Amino acid sequence: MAYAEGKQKLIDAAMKLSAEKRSFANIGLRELAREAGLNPNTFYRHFESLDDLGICMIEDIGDTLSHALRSVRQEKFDPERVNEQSLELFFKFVLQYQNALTVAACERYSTSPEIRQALEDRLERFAIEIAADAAQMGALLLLPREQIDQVMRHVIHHCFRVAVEYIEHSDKREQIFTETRDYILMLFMGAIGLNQSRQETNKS
Amino acid sequence: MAYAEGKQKLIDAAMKLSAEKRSFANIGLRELAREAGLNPNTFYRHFESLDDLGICMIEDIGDTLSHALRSVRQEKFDPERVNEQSLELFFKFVLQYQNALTVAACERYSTSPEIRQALEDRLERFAIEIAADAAQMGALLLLPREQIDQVMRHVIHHCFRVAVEYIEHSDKREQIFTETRDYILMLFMGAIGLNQSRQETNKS
DNA sequence: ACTATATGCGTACAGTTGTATACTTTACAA
DNA sequence: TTGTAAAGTATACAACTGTACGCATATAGT
Repeated sequence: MAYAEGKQKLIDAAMKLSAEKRSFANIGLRELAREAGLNPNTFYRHFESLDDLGICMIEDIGDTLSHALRSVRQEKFDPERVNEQSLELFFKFVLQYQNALTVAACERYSTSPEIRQALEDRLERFAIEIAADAAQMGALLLLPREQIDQVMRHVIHHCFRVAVEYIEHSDKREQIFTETRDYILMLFMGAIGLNQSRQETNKS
Repeated sequence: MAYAEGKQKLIDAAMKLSAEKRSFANIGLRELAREAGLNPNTFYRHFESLDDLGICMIEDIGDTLSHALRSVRQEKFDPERVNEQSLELFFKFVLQYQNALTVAACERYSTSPEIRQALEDRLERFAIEIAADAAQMGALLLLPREQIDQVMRHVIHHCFRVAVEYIEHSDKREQIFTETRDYILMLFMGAIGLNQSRQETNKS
């Protein structure tokens, strides 16, 4: 039924403008409608408030990312290079969904608590999903699941943060890539180390 | 000469409002003057533009933090508990300068590139300063300096990020504290591990 | 064919914003 | 004490904002 064509237009416009300004909070309703090529009042047909649109936008982004994530999880990986390959896919996909990524990264410090919360919930779910995959990998079998989750939260936080830099500074992409790879390596080696040293103190 | 009393008032107002809204970008000049108890036009006596005020605010925050940091560095630490003690001081000081911390954390994704840059520069300097201290500590002597810097960048990023949560959710403070402590521990253990494994591959 | 609902547009209005111009007060140096 | 610069105020205006009301069109169900 060609449902809500205008609604999607408004969401897209919001994403574009938010990414440009790195802030959803100071976008006007009229500005939005202008970008979408619609009459300002049409906004009210689809959304109660700007916050309402914000939430919809976050959900839209979440769906995009989770769809992409699902396809990534079906890839076959060379066990020796999971980390590298996953990262390559991630950054490729960062460039593909620049606006979505930028908004997701920036709105974590958004003005609206609702938007922040919605985003935080999505990111948490991503972290858990990825952790579930990682938990099946050799070197990590000995780590308690909660610790893997925790590490993955850090990884997610980091990846989203550097995604914006990755998009903006095309000359630093290689550097960001290797630093991120090392960071993840460091985290996991550290997690294993921490875990071991704690088991030892428990025994003694 | 009681220099620029109004200027400081405006900066303070900006910090307060920015912290409340978690965004400096959508604060109006009039709103600012209202909060400061001044006539809107007075703004122009002190600042060229809102961006100009933004930069001044960041510098003000930087000075506050760097002053506090200096006093922290003069503390005596129990070598067994440096990490714990430093963190205690950090979080104590987070609560003391709530607005400054909140703004510093949020404006890293600010609309204005100038403000982002100014903030990034300050944080980088903090990371290096702290790294300089850390480099003199026993367990880290074997790490190359560049790697300590890198780890400290991660630490700073993390600390500023959780600072906002720490301020907002008083019920999660204990949790945030221990998670942050573990995070730092993980990072350093990981860094040492990574360093060792690389030295081995270099030899072979 | 008729009705109801969803979507969109045009006009209108009050409130706010940034900014320009001109005036007043304060502080201080000569 | 007078002159000058800094700091603050008052008024004014055009541009923009969110929002309310009414009307137009399209779509879908009966």
